[in-house]
Amino acid sequence: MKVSREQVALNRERIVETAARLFREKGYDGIGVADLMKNAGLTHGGFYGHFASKEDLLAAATEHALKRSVERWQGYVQQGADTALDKIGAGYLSVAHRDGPAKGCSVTSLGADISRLGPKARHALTEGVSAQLAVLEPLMPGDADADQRRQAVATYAAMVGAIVLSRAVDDEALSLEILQAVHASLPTR
Amino acid sequence: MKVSREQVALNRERIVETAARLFREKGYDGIGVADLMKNAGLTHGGFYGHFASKEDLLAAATEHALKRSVERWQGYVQQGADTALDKIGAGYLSVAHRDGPAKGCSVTSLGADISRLGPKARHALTEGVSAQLAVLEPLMPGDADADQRRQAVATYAAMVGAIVLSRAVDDEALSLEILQAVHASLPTR
DNA sequence: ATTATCTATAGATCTATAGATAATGC
DNA sequence: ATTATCTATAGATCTATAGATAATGC
Repeated sequence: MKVSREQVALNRERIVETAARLFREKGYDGIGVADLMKNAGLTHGGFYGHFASKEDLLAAATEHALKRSVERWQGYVQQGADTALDKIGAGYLSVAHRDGPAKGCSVTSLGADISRLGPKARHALTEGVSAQLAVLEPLMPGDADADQRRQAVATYAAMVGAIVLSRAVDDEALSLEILQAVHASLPTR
Repeated sequence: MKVSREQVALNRERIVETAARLFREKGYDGIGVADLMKNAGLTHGGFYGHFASKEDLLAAATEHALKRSVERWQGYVQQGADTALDKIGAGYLSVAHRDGPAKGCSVTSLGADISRLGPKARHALTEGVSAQLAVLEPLMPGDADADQRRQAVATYAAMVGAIVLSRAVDDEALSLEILQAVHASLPTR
């Protein structure tokens, strides 16, 4: 049952994509290796040919997911720096993002899990967060670089907190209020 | 091995306090019922006389933990409304809070877990968040109630996001920068 | 007599590994 | 011949329950 090298690479990619989706949706402990592999169209035992451990897969999945998020934001910037921050804020603070953690920001769905896990996943998350901040920074108002940086960090934190809160509360009106309040507080230039 | 009614109440309280600490520290799936009961000085089987399920315990633990947090903030307000927001912000955005999730805000440590779990824990969290916002609201600058409310929500979200991010990154300088940037962005009056 | 807690265990997970299988690629 | 994936399983969890035990409280 050996497959071609090309297929091996595709299988690995498929495992990572599946994990990126299901870890964000169900949490790190919410899905097992056997179930992940089944969702990727493979069997349980085959997993350990691709990764040494479930934690290593989380690191790869986190890197993958955050890379995609950064690319989306960079796409907005390429469409025009003037409107990029609006698009980033509207997308991040949308009901679709709140209700679709499987495709959303890994920090909001897996941040707490990753805080408690090994160094690989934490490092992947850190690289992703740094890249997100690097996209936000030049979009911030103000002349001084230090001000822009501080605003970018504060803005990102507010957006992360808004999604965590809006998902956790069971009151739809409060949930929407949280998204709107943070949206209204975003900097404009 | 029956114990007095008084002792039953004390035992239950002890289970809740232990759970509030260990769930925040290790996550909902990071500690089992048997281990929780051992930490509370009881045996595994005794648990189901106090709670119908592990999820019900999470709801009780979340209610307990957030009640304590609200009381701390209310204490600051009683010491003087002028300095309360400073104290709340300095405490919440401290390295001690970042490094001590076991005693910290449940939203940052358990928010994502609770989003995926049953209605009881979500409701306990919602009540706690609403109470925290009610404390923050009158401390916000501005005359109009609506402005104060919006600022309170945005401020709380930024603080939540700051702790989630500062715990998840593996770069101490970035972690401190996040805490400081959000601290600097807090409203003053 | 009632009941809170205990010991013991059922039944269902989970991660990781061992060894078999069969197709690729030298 | 090599190796990616397969089946099968070891060993360690986990939540929840059953039934025994022994102290409280009517």
